[in-house]
Amino acid sequence: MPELPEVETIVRGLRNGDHERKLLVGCTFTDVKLFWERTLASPVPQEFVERIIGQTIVDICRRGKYIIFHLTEEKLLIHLRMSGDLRVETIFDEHGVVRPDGRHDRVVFYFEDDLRLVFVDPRKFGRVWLTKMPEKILGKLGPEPLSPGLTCETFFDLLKTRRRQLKPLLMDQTFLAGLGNIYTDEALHLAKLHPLQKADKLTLEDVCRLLNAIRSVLREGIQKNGASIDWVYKGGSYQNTFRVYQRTEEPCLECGQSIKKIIVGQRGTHFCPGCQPFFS
DNA sequence: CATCAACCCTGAGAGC
DNA sequence: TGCTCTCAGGGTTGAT
Repeated sequence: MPELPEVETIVRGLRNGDHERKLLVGCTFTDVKLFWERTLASPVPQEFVERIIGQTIVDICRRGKYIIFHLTEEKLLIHLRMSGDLRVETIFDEHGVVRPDGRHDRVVFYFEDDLRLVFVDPRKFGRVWLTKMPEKILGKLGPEPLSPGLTCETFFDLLKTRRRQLKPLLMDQTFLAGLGNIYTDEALHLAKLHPLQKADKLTLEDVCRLLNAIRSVLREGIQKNGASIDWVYKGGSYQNTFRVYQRTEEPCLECGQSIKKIIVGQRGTHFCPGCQPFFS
């Protein structure tokens, strides 16, 4: 389940072209093969293909969990959702044979110079947009947690007007962009805050601790190339550092108490009752 | 504004 | 071995 660190890792890989020194930046789309139509959020398939062919990739960035391909005429947005991933490869293998399509390949973007970008997505939740107005989608997102512009004070102001529980609020992408289930649980534990705590009950000190914790787990996640769980996303090692996530009934590394799992906002939520007391 | 549930999907793991 | 069942999870949508 790619969250901010996993998406950031993928974007860095795409930008740096660690695939046989072939760079996507500068490549021009020559064709698109579509195996699962619903992967295209907009426009409709025919228009999508007609419009993207001939455009060149200028840059590749991230906003929240969205991957943004800056093209010459418009933007290509990709959201990996639960199980999406991107694969860059040559079209032909070392024997000069066209590589076979993978079972979970949903969209394949072809470029000149024997290169293709494959959107893989076993669970088919991922979505792709081609748009001239990316702000219509990205504009709804909350601030970037790692942006220096987000201070403890501004974060405190954002939280103090909300009466929601911390966990669902932090996972709300319109409130803060990039956190998912894993990093939210990890950040709340590091900040010693209960997932059911109401946002407006936090003191400025609590909020500073929370923001620092969020940044800490995200930075560590990025540094470890993200977390690999569920057979989906590969290559990361942050899963070896989990403090609470998927450690139900195991001892807390801080206090030794047994980690509990509850359901909050339809999401499995892991926390330590000892380190993260609820207060009112 | 907050909460909740359904929906979209498939692979994995459990139970039989 | 192979079947059926349940679960996980991000985000959207609609109801309360």
